[in-house]
Amino acid sequence: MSQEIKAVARRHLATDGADLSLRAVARDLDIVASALYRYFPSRDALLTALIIDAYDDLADAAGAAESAVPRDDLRGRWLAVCRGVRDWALAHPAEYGLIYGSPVPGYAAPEDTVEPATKVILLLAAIVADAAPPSADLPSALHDDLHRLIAGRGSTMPEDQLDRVLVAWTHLYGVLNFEVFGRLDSMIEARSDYFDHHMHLMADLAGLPT
Amino acid sequence: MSQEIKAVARRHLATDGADLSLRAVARDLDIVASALYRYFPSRDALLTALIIDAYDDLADAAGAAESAVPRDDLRGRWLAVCRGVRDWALAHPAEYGLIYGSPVPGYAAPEDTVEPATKVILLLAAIVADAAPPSADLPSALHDDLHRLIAGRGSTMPEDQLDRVLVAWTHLYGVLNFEVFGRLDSMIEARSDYFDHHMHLMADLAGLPT
DNA sequence: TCTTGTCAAGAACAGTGTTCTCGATACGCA
DNA sequence: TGCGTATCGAGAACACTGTTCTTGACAAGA
Repeated sequence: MSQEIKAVARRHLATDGADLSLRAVARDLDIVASALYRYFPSRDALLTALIIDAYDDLADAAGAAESAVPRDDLRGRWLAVCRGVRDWALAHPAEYGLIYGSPVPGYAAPEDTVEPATKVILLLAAIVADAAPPSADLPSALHDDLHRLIAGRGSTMPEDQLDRVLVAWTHLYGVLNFEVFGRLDSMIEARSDYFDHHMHLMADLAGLPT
Repeated sequence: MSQEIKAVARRHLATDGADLSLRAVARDLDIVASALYRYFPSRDALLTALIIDAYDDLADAAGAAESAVPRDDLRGRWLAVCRGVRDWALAHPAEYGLIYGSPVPGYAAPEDTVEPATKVILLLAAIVADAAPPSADLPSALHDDLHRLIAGRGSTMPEDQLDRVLVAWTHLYGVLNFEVFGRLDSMIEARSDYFDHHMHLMADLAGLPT
């Protein structure tokens, strides 16, 4: 039943936009609004559930796209992940907005949402780990942050490499925010080319062989 | 009076978050909600006015920061613009979210908002215009888009150069979205260093001398 | 003095999230 | 079989929201 509620809520997100109405969802289920509170303690809780699902769904899509590419084709895997994220985002713009847009007012993302949010980063990191690390001169405070992140995961990745992963990760969602939220609208027509071009640039920056 | 309404609305945005209540604004003005409709035909119209003001305010802040740097210090001007944008965003997170977050549901940005939105891009482009253009192999469809944009403004900037401006512009708001919306929270402590590092990288990409 | 325009108030409508009480149904156990 | 209990949904209520429309007060100009 919780699954059914989430499914209808997702449908409403897709059609009506990001302002999810509990009463509308309930109407579609031939249910009164208060009955929803048997399954979700509040509207925020329902949104949180949708957010977690979206993160997982997104990571799955990216992972599936990558797994179709030979493991030694590093740049191919890189592009597959990026395009997988983009395809998912364009196919589910409202859910994308939910997780990568401005936070919903009065809604504080609970702890459950941070782990699924990192999955795409890990995907990118795993690809870069097999390439030659670029050498950059990082500010020492930033170096410490990166070191802490790496140590916290028991990894052995060089700081410079994680740095480039974060740069690419930032850029990936930078492009997608602009595209999904319509800021490229009367500006760039060749959206796929634009996106690929940016992601190639990031692959270069991360030291992936061409 | 319209100015007063906007001022109170801005204050509400800053404290209560992005869900602006007309009735609450009216209460603060010792006015009944319907009286606001003398000055703004709808809630969306008020939001639009706030959005335009925010764009202008942001561009002014960035421009002011840049003008304090000698004009031949290209990288200095570049960093000044980027930091100016960041400082403004961190000082006005709700207004930043209004203009660079997910679009408000049911709200379509009117035509009036596209011109002020390009001001920061022009600031960056003016700096890069004085540097040596990098040469990239752009996809031809993207080349056409860039050519159209340049011709539409009567400019003579090489396509490769505008390309790098757009890359940097994308990255700038990519980093800021993550920082302002809290996605860096238990991840990067040295936010300023992190930001500067990213913007230096973009300056490199744009061919600015060190 | 009469008219016109500007402003705000107030009621009304349809919608929202949330809480509470109440009744119905079904399950396990003596 | 009968009883107690737990689960579920209905429905009313509360405090909100944006928006529209009517009404009335006030001031300026002819």
